[in-house]
Amino acid sequence: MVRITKDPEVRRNELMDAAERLFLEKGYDHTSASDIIRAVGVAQGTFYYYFKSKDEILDAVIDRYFESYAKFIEQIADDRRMDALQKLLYIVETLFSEKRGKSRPAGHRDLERKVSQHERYQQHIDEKITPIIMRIVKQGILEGIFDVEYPTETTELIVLIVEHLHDDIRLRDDRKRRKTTMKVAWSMIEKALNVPPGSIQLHS
Amino acid sequence: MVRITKDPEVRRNELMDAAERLFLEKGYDHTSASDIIRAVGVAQGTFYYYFKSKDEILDAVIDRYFESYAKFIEQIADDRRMDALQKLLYIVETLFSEKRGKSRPAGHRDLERKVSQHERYQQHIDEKITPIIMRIVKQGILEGIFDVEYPTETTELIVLIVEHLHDDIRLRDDRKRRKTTMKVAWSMIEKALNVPPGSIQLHS
Amino acid sequence: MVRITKDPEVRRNELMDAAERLFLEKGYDHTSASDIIRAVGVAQGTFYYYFKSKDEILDAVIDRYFESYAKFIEQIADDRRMDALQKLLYIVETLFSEKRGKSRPAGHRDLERKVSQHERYQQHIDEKITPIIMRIVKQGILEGIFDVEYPTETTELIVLIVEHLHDDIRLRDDRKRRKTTMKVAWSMIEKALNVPPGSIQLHS
Amino acid sequence: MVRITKDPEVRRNELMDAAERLFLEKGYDHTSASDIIRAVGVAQGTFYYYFKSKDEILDAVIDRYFESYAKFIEQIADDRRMDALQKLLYIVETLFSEKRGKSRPAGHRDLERKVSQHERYQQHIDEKITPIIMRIVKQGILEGIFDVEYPTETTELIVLIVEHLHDDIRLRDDRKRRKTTMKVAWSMIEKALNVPPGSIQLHS
DNA sequence: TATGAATGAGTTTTCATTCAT
DNA sequence: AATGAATGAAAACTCATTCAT
Repeated sequence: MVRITKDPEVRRNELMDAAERLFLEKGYDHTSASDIIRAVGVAQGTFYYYFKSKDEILDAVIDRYFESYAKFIEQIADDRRMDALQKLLYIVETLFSEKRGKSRPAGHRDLERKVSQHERYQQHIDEKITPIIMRIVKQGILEGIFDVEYPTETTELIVLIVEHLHDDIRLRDDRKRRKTTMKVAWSMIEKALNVPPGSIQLHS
Repeated sequence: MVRITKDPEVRRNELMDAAERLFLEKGYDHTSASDIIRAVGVAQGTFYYYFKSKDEILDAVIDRYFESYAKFIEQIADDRRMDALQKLLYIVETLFSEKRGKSRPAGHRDLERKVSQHERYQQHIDEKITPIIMRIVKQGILEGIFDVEYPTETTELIVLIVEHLHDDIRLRDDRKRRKTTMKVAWSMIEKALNVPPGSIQLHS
Repeated sequence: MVRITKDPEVRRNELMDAAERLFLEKGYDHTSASDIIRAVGVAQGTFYYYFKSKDEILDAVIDRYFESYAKFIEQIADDRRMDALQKLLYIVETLFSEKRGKSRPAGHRDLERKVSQHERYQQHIDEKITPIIMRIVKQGILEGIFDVEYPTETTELIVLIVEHLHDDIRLRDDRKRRKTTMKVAWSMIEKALNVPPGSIQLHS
Repeated sequence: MVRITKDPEVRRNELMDAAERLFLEKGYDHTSASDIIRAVGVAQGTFYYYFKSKDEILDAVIDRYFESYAKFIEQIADDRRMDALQKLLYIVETLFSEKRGKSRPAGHRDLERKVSQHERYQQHIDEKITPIIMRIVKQGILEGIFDVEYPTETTELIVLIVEHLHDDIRLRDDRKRRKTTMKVAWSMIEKALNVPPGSIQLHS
């Protein structure tokens, strides 16, 4: 009725925000375009003005997420003040912590799960996230901190653990369990990298 | 037209087989009741004679799967001829191997993924699979083979790794990579259990 | 609400009848599936139970029409009691007459026009109608009644005239004009076939 | 963004050109206002600044076409250097020829067909084209070249043949067939006008 | 004159489920 | 036990048109 015009960039993001939230809450298949539309409070046509289909907004949401996720990890990888071990620990602790600001993107593996679009999601992990972690692992090897026979597979396993724990554990654990789980997980990572145990302290 | 009567149990299983296959292929949400019906070649009504809803057949499929999965792991856990380490290795190797007979159930984490019913699935893992593995881990501790500070969390992590690798890796890896990945993963498990490395040999 | 089950053949034809009528009245594009559904008084799903799409029911309607049209012309072509000229005249007069029973199918070039599916329609004419007329023309040549240099093209032209007049004229002419037009058209056909003029009488 | 201002007349014609092309290609109903807008590269609003509705631009396109068509035929009708038979032959040959410059308007019966606006189109034929041909026929009668009992109906039939052949034949015929068809058609027209056969030669 | 974001009613289509036989 | 025609609510998507700038 009342026509509210906004900067297209803003509108587009409003729609993606609502879509992201709903996809995570109810899953992609159980979220209708109308749900998103209602949430934003625009007309049916407005949605399709910005996105050709429901599928397209999902793509956009996943892309946007990985862009910010990769950026976050990249910043750490590029940080001169930390050595490789510190970097990994920082990433792990951040992804495991409950409070995440915008700079610490929320776990979207839920999204993947609800979205039944695993391929696309895994591709992003493989192409955008794993290579950055690999850089850190290789840095650690060069620095002489890590001693790894199969860097590729080890990196992939670390990413796997972190990614899955990141979401899985959080779903079912209370805080104490989470802390213990993280301790154990971190210990596994240390051992995988052949780091002398206790060479770094978990915070809190 | 032609009315074909079968043993109800047979019919029921035919429907579940078709449903399982289709859910794995296309996902639960993208499989329609009619798809299942068409695959089996019965009438619409027949489906609803056996299952109250599409949801119910999913439950039945998951239950049936976990029943056979748990049974398989249980047999190993109960096997007197292996020690705890051998049991774990046997389970890991079986789940990672390509050829699985009926006694070696196929990975259904795909199903979970496509089914967007993670909760139900995870619950089965937590309630049926993890406890059995836990028994093995505790057996190992008693046998003095394992040295674990947090058995619960460690077991959960092992299950997590095995479960996810089981599917994830298989999707994207060639054989050689798979073998290396398994080697690395097994090595992580050994270290998590504080087993002296090389105390057991990976087959092949 | 009240569920009325009918012989599928009957239902299917009910839907096609309504579709045919509406397509002719308002045109294909201005007829919605819901219009057809409402006209028949069934549920939305019933339509799609019988036809996969609006496009498919159009196909079915055109096919059905041409089947009956071709059958009608074929009967005449096969009639032993008439010579070639009588047959042509009979066809022309029938198609031009206002009252047509079921054996004298109504002009559907309107449909084509409204349907913007000329290709499909023309194909039916070319493949089903023209060959039958061609048979009659050739019969006439053998009988020595017709004298035609280019039978193929002449037949096509006759079909063209008859087909178009059939619908075009009817739309805008009053009865007297129609009669005169038919007289003139028939005279053109006679001349095209080099029939001595007046060798046969137009009725009424 | 960049605002390009043009002579309104130019803009208007750009829009009509695009509309005409698209209507002929895909049909009126399957051409969206946005298609036209995109083709020209203007904003949504610009279209509606020039035309109140999609319907109105169709009217404009048809009118523009018939204006040029009628003008072309009128010039021939007014030409003092040809007798009536020459004029008709010239028109027929032009409409049948493949290459047409701007002075030889393209067949728009396709348009009608795709536009499902037969009434409007036929009205233009009846009001603008048929009368001019009628003038030529009457001229021929006065000149003593034609001998026609029912000039009105005969003229209408000639127009009908020419109009339909013009498009129909062209769609499906190869060149040789087209030539033969034209020969046969012209022969029918000659006979309809009772012109002694061979009193004029077809070119090429 | 021109822009382009926004509208919203309408359309096609899907599909889990029911029910008379 | 089994059939399959029928249901209807809801979903995805389209598009002519408007309007604030």
